[in-house]
Amino acid sequence: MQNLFSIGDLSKMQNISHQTLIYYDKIGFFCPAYVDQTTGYRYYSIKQLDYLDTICIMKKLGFSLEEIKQQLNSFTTEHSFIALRQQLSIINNKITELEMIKVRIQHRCTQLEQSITIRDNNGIICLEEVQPLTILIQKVDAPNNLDMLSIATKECFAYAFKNHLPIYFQSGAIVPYKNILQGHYTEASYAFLPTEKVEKTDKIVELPHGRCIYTYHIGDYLSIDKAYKRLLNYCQTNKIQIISDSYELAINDYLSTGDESEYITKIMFYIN
Amino acid sequence: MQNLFSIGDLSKMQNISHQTLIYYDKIGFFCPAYVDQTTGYRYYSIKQLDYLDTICIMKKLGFSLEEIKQQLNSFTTEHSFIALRQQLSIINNKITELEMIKVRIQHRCTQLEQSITIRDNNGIICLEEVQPLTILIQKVDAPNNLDMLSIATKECFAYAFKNHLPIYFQSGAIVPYKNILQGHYTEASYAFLPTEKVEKTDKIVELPHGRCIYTYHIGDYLSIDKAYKRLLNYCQTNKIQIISDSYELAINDYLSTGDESEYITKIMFYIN
DNA sequence: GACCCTCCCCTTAGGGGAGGGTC
DNA sequence: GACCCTCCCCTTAGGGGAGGGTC
Repeated sequence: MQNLFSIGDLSKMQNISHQTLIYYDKIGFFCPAYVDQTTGYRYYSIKQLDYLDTICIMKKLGFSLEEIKQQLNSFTTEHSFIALRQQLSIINNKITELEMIKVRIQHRCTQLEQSITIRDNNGIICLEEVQPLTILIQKVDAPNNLDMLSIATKECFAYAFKNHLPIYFQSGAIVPYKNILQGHYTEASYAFLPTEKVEKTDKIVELPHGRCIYTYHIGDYLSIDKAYKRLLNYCQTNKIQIISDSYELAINDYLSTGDESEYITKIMFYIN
Repeated sequence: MQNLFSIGDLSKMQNISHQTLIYYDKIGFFCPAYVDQTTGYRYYSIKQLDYLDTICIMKKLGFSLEEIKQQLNSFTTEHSFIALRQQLSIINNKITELEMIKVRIQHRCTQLEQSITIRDNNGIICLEEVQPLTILIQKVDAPNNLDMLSIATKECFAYAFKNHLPIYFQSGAIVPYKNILQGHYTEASYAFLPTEKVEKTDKIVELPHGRCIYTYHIGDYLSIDKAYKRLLNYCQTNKIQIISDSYELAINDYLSTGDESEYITKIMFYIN
């Protein structure tokens, strides 16, 4: 028809689907200029092309149909400018959020890659100069068993989520040196989560720069005594003096595998 | 209860809502360890904390419930690593897409800001050294009136969307110089859309580097003759020789306002 | 009194049909 | 034969109740 387009014409012309146009009609968002009352066929006028174009482009810019509807209701240059500005800030926030997730995923990937190397160097003991590390800590309640450690870890996560702290989804535990000397290898005093550098509070502290010795425990957490004995033995033999509690860091744990034999825990002490 | 948590306990501990836990139970995704058969009360065991934690963290990393379910079904370090790698590439794509939208919005914002300046300098004529500009073009069919121009413009957009071309959501038209000399100011030969620099094809060409003269037309398109007369007059008076067709660029159009008196069109010729 | 339960309706933006007329 | 129509069900991940029991 002269200057009238069927739904198929329009969908081809604007590269959108029939369903979309039917949907827009149904919700009264963008209706055909003319509908044949007997057949129900939809016909769009040429003047509607610009309007549909505007809609399509606003959608590409990330506006919802509701937002587009409102913009088109009071459609001036000034309002468009304001809406675009707002949209820009929303997009920027989304990008920031995704960048954050990206760093988290990369961190976990690095951990998992590392865990393969560790498995191949079973039993290795190393000395290292460590950089400061910011951590979120949570006291473990009595009787300081694994259940209580688990709860404290969950409290860390919940606290971090609630306060939008930049944690790395990796958990750790602090086990007092005296507990270890007494053979209570799994009696942690604190659960902790490494975070990006943020302002310190009573829950956020910094592990200092310093010299450390560390090893890895491979397997379920209850058999971690083997790694401790190996490490303490090494220190005794080589006259290395431990000057801190034990910092345990989950390299591979329940967050990445259901098989406890794949668990890897890093055990680290500061030394003189 | 000893080692059992109510739905309220758990929701506080993990900072998620009751509804979420009820929903997870309903779809069989994460069900309570024990349900009181008479009251229907849900109770979760302490062992379930880790599992829920894993779920929450996977969600933070952007996995859907379905993806999480599948990961947990064959939950090994290796599978986790593969899933994380995939997720990383998905996140990267999303970021790229958002960056693209961001540039588009910024471009439109710049245009709209510019249009305020133009309104304040009504009738200004300028000379400029222009940089090359890549454009997507589409021939306007006979009778080369505004309806046909509109259709050609839509075809440009549809083509760009279909082929994921990096256009700027800004349209333009090429009007042959001879048409203008004959007073046929709105008889365009081509519609075009500026794009980012991409490989040239039969539809994608480049406007060259060169010296140009331009002015702006403010108001509805049909009265564009005024701006042309002003410009041609200026060229004659100042002995400036026009050596190209006219390149019209929409600075402000139906995409940003419903008020045609706010429309702004840039008119540009290459000169000797 | 605070906590928990089961319905039930609602949200975005359409996609994918089935079954039946129309150009 | 290609095109169009009207239902109708389906998708994500829950949110927000109402109305009624439970710790």
